[in-house]
Amino acid sequence: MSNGKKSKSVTVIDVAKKAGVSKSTVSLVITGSNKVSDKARQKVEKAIADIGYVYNRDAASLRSRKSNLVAIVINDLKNPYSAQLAVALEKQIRQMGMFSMLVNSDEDVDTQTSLVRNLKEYNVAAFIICPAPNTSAEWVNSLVDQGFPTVHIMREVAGAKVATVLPDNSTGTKLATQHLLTKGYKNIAFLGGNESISDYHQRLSGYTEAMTLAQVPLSKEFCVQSDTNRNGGRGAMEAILTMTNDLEAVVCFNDVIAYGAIEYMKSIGKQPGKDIAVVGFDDLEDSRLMSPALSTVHVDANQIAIAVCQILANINDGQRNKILVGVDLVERESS
Amino acid sequence: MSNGKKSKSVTVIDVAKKAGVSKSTVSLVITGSNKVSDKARQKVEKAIADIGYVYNRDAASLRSRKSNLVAIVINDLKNPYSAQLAVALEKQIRQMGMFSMLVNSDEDVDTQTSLVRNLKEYNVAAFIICPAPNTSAEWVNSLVDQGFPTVHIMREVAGAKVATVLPDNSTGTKLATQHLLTKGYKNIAFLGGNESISDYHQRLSGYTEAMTLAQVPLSKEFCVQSDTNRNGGRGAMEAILTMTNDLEAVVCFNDVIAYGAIEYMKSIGKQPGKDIAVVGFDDLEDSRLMSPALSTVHVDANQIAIAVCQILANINDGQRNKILVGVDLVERESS
DNA sequence: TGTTTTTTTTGGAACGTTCCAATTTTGTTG
DNA sequence: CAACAAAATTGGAACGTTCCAAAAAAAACA
Repeated sequence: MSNGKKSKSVTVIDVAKKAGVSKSTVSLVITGSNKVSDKARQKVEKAIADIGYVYNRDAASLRSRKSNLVAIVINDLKNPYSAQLAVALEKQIRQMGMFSMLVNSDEDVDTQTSLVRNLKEYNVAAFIICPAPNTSAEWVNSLVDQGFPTVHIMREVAGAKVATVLPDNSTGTKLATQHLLTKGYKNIAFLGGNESISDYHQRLSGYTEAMTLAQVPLSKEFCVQSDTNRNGGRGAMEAILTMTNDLEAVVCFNDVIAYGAIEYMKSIGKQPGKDIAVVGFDDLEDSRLMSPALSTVHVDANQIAIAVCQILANINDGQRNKILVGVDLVERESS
Repeated sequence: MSNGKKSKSVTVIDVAKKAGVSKSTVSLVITGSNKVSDKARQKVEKAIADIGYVYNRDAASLRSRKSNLVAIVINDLKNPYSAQLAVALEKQIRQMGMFSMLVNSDEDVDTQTSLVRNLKEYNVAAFIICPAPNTSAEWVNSLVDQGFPTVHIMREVAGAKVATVLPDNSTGTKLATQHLLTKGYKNIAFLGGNESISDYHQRLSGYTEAMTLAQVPLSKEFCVQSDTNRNGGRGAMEAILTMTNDLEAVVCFNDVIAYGAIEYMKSIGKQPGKDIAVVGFDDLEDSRLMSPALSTVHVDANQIAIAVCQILANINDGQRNKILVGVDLVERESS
C-alpha cells in the first residue's frame, strides 16, 4: 500500500466556482443549514453531483473540533453474542446520525489499550467498550477524565467511574433457576464461566439466591467453572457427571456453554430436557433453531444498544449511570 | 451526544515549547524520521509524555494527504465465518502498520453504498469489501476508478475490474465429493445455498465436476437450494428426504447448512456419518468440536487475510489479480 | 584553522473545511 | 418610495499538522 496518497482533490472551492456562489455558501449547504436559499442550495447540489465532490471530514473535523465517529470496542467478535450486539449498536448509532467503527480487542487488554490510543488520535466522539479482562479502573477513569464520552457494556470494571449498560444478569439466572425448581428439580448445577469476568459473579448470585430462597442446599461441587466456549461447556458437564449421578438440571453461564454441555450429554446417551434439563443464557439464534430447542435467558441486543445511545445522547449531563436491561426467560424443549 | 466538541487541545507547538525545539522537529519525531538527533528525540518524547499530547490524525491526514485507515466492509457479521475473517483481516492489517475499521453491510446493497460513501469522506486508504448481493459492477468500477485501492473477498462481482481473493471453491467441493465417492457412495446430493451469490455456482460446479468425472449420473432433485442459515439446511434436508429414500451422502454449501441438515437427520433418528454422510464447507470452530465432528472443507481465514494484504501492498502496480486461496478437506466423523 | 560536506533544525506556507463579522440582498412597513 | 428589519451571502482567519527550502550546527577534511 505504498502510501495511500491521493492526487489533488475537488474541494468546496471548486464546487463554489461551478455553482457561482461562495465557498461559505457551499459549506452551509453541506452542513444542512437552514439559512440558505432554495435556489442556492439547488445550484450547489447540482454542482456537487456534476463535479464529483467528496466531503473531506478530516478538514471539517479539524476546523470544527467535532466528530461523528463512534468507536465500538468489542471484546471478542468471534463470540456470536458479541457479533449480534455489535450489529445492533451499529444500527442504532447510525440512526442517531453518527458513524460507527468497530474494532476487536480479542479479550486482550494490551490490544485494547493500543486500539483506544489510536482511536483517540482519530478524534472519535465517543467510546463504547466491552472491557477486556484485567482492564484497570485507572485506565478507564483517565479516559473519562480526558473528556471522552465513554460507555461500558456487558461487563463492569470495579472502581471505574463510567456509565455502564448491563443485562440484568442476576435476575436472569434467578428466573432460570426458579423455573427449574418449579419443575421439581433440586439437584441443579451452575455450569461454566469463570471468575475473571464480572458477569460471572452476577449470574452465579442469581442462581444461589434462587436456591437459597427455595431452601435447597447448595454444594460447591455443583458450581463448575470453565472456559467460556463450547469445549468448556463440554468439559464442565463431563466433570460434574463424573462426580454425581443425581444431577437433574443445569443452569449454564451462557448458551455456548450449554451447547457444549448438551453435546457431552448426547455423546453418553443422555437426553437434554428428559434426563437432564438445561437452561442457557443469551438466547442466540441457534438456541431457537437447534433440536431440542434450548431454554435460555433472552437478552435483547437492541435494548442494550438503545440504552447505550440514550446515555451517549445525554452524556454531557455528567451522568454515569448503571442501566440494567431487563431479561426474559424463554422456555423451550430443553427444560 | 450533544456534539462531541472538545475543549482546546495540546498541540505540537505546546510540545515544542516544552521541549525547547521547533514544531518541525516535534513533527519529525512523531513521524519516526531518522534525521533527528537522539538528544532532540528524547527531549520531545519526554515533553509529549509530560504534557499529555495526543496526535491529531485529522490534521496530519489533511496536510499529508495520506491515511493509514483501511475499511473492512463485511457482508454479515453475524455469520461466524465472516466474523472469523474480519478478525484475521484486522490482525493482518495491524501488522502492516495500518489501522482497520470494520463496518457491516448486513447483505444490503443500499447500506453498503451508504457506508462506502461515508468511508470515502473519512479518507480511508483502502477498501476491503465482501460485496453484498446485487452489487453492481459499475459501482465497483467507479470506486476503483476514483483511485480507491479496493480488494474484494469471498465473492465475485461479474464484470467488476477489481482485485479479488477467493477460496478455491470448486476444488473444495470437488475434493469433498470425491472423498464421498471414494467411500463408495453414489447417491450424493448438493445441499443448500442459492444462486444469487457467486460462490454458489463455484461450489456447485466442483460437485458436478467430480460426479461427472466419476460417471455418476446427476439428478436435478439432488441439488436443493435454501437460505444460507441453519433453518435453510434443515429445510433442504427435509425436502430431499421426502423425495428419496436412497440418499447416501450430502455435500453442503457451508457448515451452517450442514448443522441444520444434521439436526433434521437426528430429529428423525438418522445418524450423520452412519446413515448419511455429511460434508460441510468453511471449517468453523464448532465443526471440530461438535459430535459427531463434521467433515468439511477448511478455508484458512489467515491465508485470505495475507493474500489481501499482499495485494494492498502492491496495488499501485495496477494489479487486479484474482487470487484463489487453497483449501483442504478435513475428514472427521460425519463421513 | 579555514573550507567543504553532511547532518540537524527551523519558520512559513499549505491542506480543505468551518467560524465569524461584515456586507449585500430581500422583504416589510408606514 | 423611503426607511428599516430580516434573511442570505461573503471573504478572511483559524484548526493542527506536514512539506519545503533555507539556515544553522556539527563533522570531516586539508
